[in-house]
Parts: sequence; structure tokens; C-alpha cells
Amino acid sequence: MTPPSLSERARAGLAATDMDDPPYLAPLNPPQREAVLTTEGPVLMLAGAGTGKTRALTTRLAHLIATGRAGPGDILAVTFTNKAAREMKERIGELIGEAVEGMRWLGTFHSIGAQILRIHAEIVGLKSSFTIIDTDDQIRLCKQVIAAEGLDEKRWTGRGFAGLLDDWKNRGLTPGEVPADEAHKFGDGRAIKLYRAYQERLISLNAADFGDLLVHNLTIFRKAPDVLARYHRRFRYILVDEYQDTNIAQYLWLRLLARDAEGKSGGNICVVGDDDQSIYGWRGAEVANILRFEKDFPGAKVIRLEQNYRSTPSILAAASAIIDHNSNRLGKTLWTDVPDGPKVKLRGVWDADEEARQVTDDIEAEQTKGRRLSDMAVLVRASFQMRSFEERFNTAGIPYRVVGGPRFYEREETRDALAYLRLVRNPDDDLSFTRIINKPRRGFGDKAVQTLNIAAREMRVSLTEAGRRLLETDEMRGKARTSLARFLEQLRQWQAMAETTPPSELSETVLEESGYTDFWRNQKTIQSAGKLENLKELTRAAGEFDTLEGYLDHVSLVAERPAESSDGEVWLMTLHAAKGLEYPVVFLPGWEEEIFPSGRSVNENGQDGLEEERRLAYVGITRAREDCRISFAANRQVYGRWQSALPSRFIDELPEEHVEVMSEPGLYGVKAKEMPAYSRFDQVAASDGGYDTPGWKRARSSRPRNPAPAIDGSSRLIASSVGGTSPFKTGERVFHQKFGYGEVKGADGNKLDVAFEKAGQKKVIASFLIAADEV
DNA sequence: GCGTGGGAAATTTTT
DNA sequence: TTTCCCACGC
Repeated sequence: MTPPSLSERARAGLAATDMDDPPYLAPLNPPQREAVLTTEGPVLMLAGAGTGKTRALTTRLAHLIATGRAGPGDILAVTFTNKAAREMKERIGELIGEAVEGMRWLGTFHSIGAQILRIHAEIVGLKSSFTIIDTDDQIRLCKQVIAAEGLDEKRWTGRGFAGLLDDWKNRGLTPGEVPADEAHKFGDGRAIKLYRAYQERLISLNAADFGDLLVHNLTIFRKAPDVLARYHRRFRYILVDEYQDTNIAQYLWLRLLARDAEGKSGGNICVVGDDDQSIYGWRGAEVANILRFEKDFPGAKVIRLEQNYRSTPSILAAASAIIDHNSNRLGKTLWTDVPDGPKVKLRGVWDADEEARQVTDDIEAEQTKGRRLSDMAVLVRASFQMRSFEERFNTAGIPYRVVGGPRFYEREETRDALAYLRLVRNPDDDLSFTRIINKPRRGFGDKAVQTLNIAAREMRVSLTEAGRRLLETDEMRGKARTSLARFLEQLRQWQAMAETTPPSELSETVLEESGYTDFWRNQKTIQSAGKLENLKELTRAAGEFDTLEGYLDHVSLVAERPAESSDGEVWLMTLHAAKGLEYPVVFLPGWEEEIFPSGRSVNENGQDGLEEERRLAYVGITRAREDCRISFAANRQVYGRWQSALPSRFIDELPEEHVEVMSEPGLYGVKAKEMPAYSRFDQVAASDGGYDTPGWKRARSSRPRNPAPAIDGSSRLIASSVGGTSPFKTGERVFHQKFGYGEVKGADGNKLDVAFEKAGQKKVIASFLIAADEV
């Protein structure tokens, strides 16, 4: 480890007495050290996968505080997820101890945005007690606005409009700033009018959605330069993690905070990221932000962390070869000094079930060799691909854990349970009231809710209060009346109970007495056991808090699944969920055109979409430490239809010398000569020295050059090679690799109706069949 | 007020 | 194929 050079010391402003390296610098390599010591001016830290980014970044913050350059409260440090913020805090704490508690501006964009908004809420017409609504509520609100505008609610869905709102808010646009020509995007040209109505409704509810947390900040900073100046003075140092994932609103927010009053880029802003790992373009992230950083902040120092501490040379070579095919890159070359391990393994299989079987076999083999299950992960492109793995793991008795999916606090049963608790704490919470008043069914249906709503609006009180008053008159009758009376009485009891009972016990009682637990107990669905389990978990989590308030505040701030122990379980997750994680053994199944790269991404976003998919491939491979196994299937069921699939183009981009082809001979079991279309797969799968056979190359080159229509690429290829007519006659006896023997019943182009002896009648592609007498 | 059947849709996901 | 949503009928 070289000591800092004179110029580095000068630049970092190190006084002579600081010359002895503080111990925390010792574990750093030269670029990491530079990233820590270059405290002044704009810095772009380009940190490749596995290069010790977090270490550099946390040391930098610790260094700022330890050397007295900034107090803990003078640093703005933003991340995207609560998890990242928590980890950063922990690791800084390891370096500087208690002082980390003073870092009140370390958090997610949204939590910091919310903090600032609470202080200056009145500037945008909110009270500082505003509530933050989640996506679910946002969609409900959208529906209301669409209905109020008298639009066709089938054609114009709440979800669709919420998506457009997100898009605008990601771009930092208020209703007045949306370009007029975007009004046509929704609701017969009334999109902007709807946006305005939606915002007005939010203000009257004293609420903000996630996007508002930042957009309102922008408005505040622009409207009140004195407020901005205050934050500008306060945040002497700014640090941004995962900068490649920032959207326009976040970019504008940072720029306002980082530039000085004259608009010059004098701020001490350090952004950390990896343009090659930008995989959130579809939710508004702009890779352009990181690509443009040096222009935005002239004089920016660019520091590249390229020494990888995670993976073997083969794995790095595979990842680098793929990402090299992208054009818009800042460019980095990962290297490592660890000895090489096994080559990246590539395997072609028949279908998804076969793929799952092979992966499971591999996992079991590794396990016998003494590898822990939790050291292995299966990373898929889309969650529907998980099904075959879950099924296979279950039959094989391999414990596994799915990461991601609906988060704990977003699940239906959790939200319902929380609505009950919220209502106990605050009877005026109308959103919660509406959510659970008839769940479980207690005979208080839509009609009754509507009556109650009208009454509440007339009396200008909450629904609970309106209910109480209605019971004093005879406006509400029959079943609804009894039901409401009973519910309000229960609510009263629970409130009284809340005074003296700890949250976990209260939660259990409320869920039991309200009939909510029974509601799920009586449902005979497969999921109900899991739901009950979640409810139990909720109660358990409440046990960690002394007060109901404390618990509920925690929940609305951190919408995460509680951490679960994971030893002895294989990991199963999407590539997106795997970002930032690493495993000794990584399986990457489903590398087929249309799946990965996702056909939709490529179709909708063309070259940009394809490059993002390629970054996803890069992220996937770089998760592996020792062993990376890629596979693809020749057939896949899409929405219940069997389709043939071509291996992903990314497979062609792998470096042959670092890849071992593992497909077993005869896997495809069909005579190549007789099946021209099929032969390509056969040759791909053949273990005759590589996947780059002439037939394979032919197949690739005959694929349409334009990536956009690739959706039909596979089937068109098959269809044309078969010449449009089936080589089989009706009544002919045929054999199918998967379904066995059968008789042709009819044909539609190259798709045949075949009655199989074992598998029943199915539609299959002609090229997957051979005449029975040839077997 | 509640249950059911037909029809449309079907990635990736944090706050 | 599955899943979700809504309209319709009891």
C-alpha cells in the first residue's frame, strides 16, 4: 500500500501532523484511498462490481468526521434503499463509534425528502403532519380522479394513470411543467388536467405520494431560495450511492443542493456508482446522469475502482466480454489477482422442468461435496421462472428461500392487519376504516359505506364519528346498523385496551376478536396458511416495540420484510433482487431470446432496452465468486403455449476460452438430418467441442438483423425452414421427446394437433416430432 | 350483500 | 395456463 503522494496530501489538505496514516486507511488499495482522501470538489467514484465500493465510501465518511472536516450532521448521504442506508450506518459506526448517531441526513432519497418536506410543508400547501400514501392508495386515488372526470374507467385505469404520474414525477415535473403535447398520453387528452386534479385531492387529504416527496422539495427550493441556501450551507459534503440509478428528479434535487448560490458547481459532492450496473431504466433511472457527471460538475475527479475482490478470472472475463458489447459506457476493466477457478459452465436443456432438474442435481452434488446450500443462488430474469425451480426443490426436498416478491408490509393481510391497528390508534383514519370495515364480511357493504361517506362529508367529520352520530338517529337500519354498532363498540374496547396492553398482545386480540384471523382460517386456499403465518409474524414484530405508535411509525418508514435467517437454504431470486449480493455458486437459467433479453424490453426500448438487459447479464455473472452456470432451454411454455426458443444472443457474446459447454450428448435425441430446423439446437447442445458450430453460426446470422421484431424470430425461423407445411400427415404415428408416442390429428401451419397416448391431445411444433418408425 | 363465471391480461421494483 | 377484476344474478 503506497502512502499518499505529496500532491494527494496537498489536495486532501492533510496537515503535517496528520501524516501518520489513521488505521482505517490501512486496508485500502490506492484508488480506494484516493477516493477517501479527495475530500474537496466533485468526485465520481466508478466502482465496478466487487471492488470494495462500500468500504471506500464508508471510510470516506468516517474520514470526514474523524478529521473534523465536517460534523456528523453536516453530511448529506443518500442511498436508494433502507437496507443500504442501514448498512452504511453500521459500517461507519464500526469506524467512528457513537458519532454516527449524529448523522441525521444519512438515508434514502425519500426519507430525506420527507424530512425536508415536513419542515417546509406549508410552502407547497401541506401541513407538516402530512401522511405518505403508498402505491395502493395512489391507484385508488387515481381511480377516483378518473371517475370524477367522467372518463371510461375500463379504458383508462387507475394503474395506468398512476404509471404516467410516476413517469412525470420521476422527471421532476409539476402539472404546470408537463409539456402540453403530453396531455394526449392519457384520458382523451385530459392527462394534465387529471394530474392537477390528483394533486389538489392530495393536498386536501394532507397527503403526499412517494414522487411528491422529491417534487415538492424541488418546488420548495425554487420558490424559497433562502430555504435552499440554508441547506446549501448545512450540507458541506454530499455523498450519493448508486448514482447510476438516479432519476431526473433526484438529479435536479442533488444539483440544487450541490451547487452554490451563484449556480456554480463548487460543491463537495461525491457520487458513487457503476454505469454497467444501471438496471432500473424502466422505473425512471437515467444512466445519462452518471455518464454526464463530469460535464455537470466541471473539474470532477474520476476515480475508478477496478480491482475485483470477489470473482475468479474466468467469471470476470465472461462478464467483461458481455458488457463490452454495450456502446454507452464510461469504460472500466475489472481485474483480479486471485488464481483462476473453473470455467463458466454453459448448458442447453430441453425445457424449463429439465433445467430445474439439472440445477437441482448440481446443487445436490455440490452439497455432497460439502458446500452449504446458502452458498448457492439461482437468479432468474422474471419471477414466473421461479415456479419450476420451486416445484423441483420441493420434490427434491431442498430447502430454499425466495428473495423479493411482495414485500412483507405490502401484502394484503399485513396491510389489513395494520389498518385495524391504525384505526385503533387513530379512529379518524378514513383510509384504514374503509379498508377493513367489511373485511371480514360483517354485512356492511358498499351501499352502507356510501351512505356513511355522504354523511361524513356533510357533517365534515371522519367516518368513525359519522358512524357514531348515525347510530343516534334512525337513518341507518337493519343489518348495517347492527353491524356498525357492534364494530364501533369493539373499536372502543380496543382503544381502551391499547392504553394498558403491549402492542403484540393488542394486535393478537384485535385480529382475533375482529374475526380477521378466522377470515383466513376459513379460506380453503393454498395461501391461507402462509397468510396466517404472516399475521403471526406481524404480532411477533410488534413485540419488539413498547408502544403501538412506535411500531406503526416503524412500519410506515421501513416497508421491508423483516430479516430472516437463511442458513441451509438455497437462494432463489430475480436478477434485479440480486444486485449488491454475492454467492460462491450462481445459477443463471433461462438465457433464451425473448426471456433474456426480455422481448418486451427490446421491443419497447430498442437498443437502450437491449443494453440494459445486457447490464443485467453483467450483474448476474458478477454475483458469482467461484462458479457460474448458465443454461437455456429449447422449449418454453409461455402463457400456457409451448414455444420453441433460441439461445440468448448473450450466450454468443461469452468468451469461448472461458466457457465449458456441458450439454449432454443426445439430450435432444433427434436425428439432425431429418429435422433441419431442429438441428441447430442439436448442434448447440452437442458436446462436440463448442457451441460455436457452423450450424449454430448459420442460425445466428439468419436471425433478423433489426432487434425489434425479434419476437417472432424463433418461430419464423422454424416455420420457414419447414416450408410452411407439415411434413406429417393426419393420422400418422409420431414420437415426441417429451410426450412420447401419439397420432397426428390435424395441422395448422407448422403446429400440429397430436393426440398423445400418455399426455393427451396437445399442440406441438412439427419440428419437435419425428415419425414413429424412425425412432 | 355476496358469490361466481367470463374476459382480458400477463417483466424487472424501491420508496 | 393462470390470475385478477368486474359485471351479473341470486
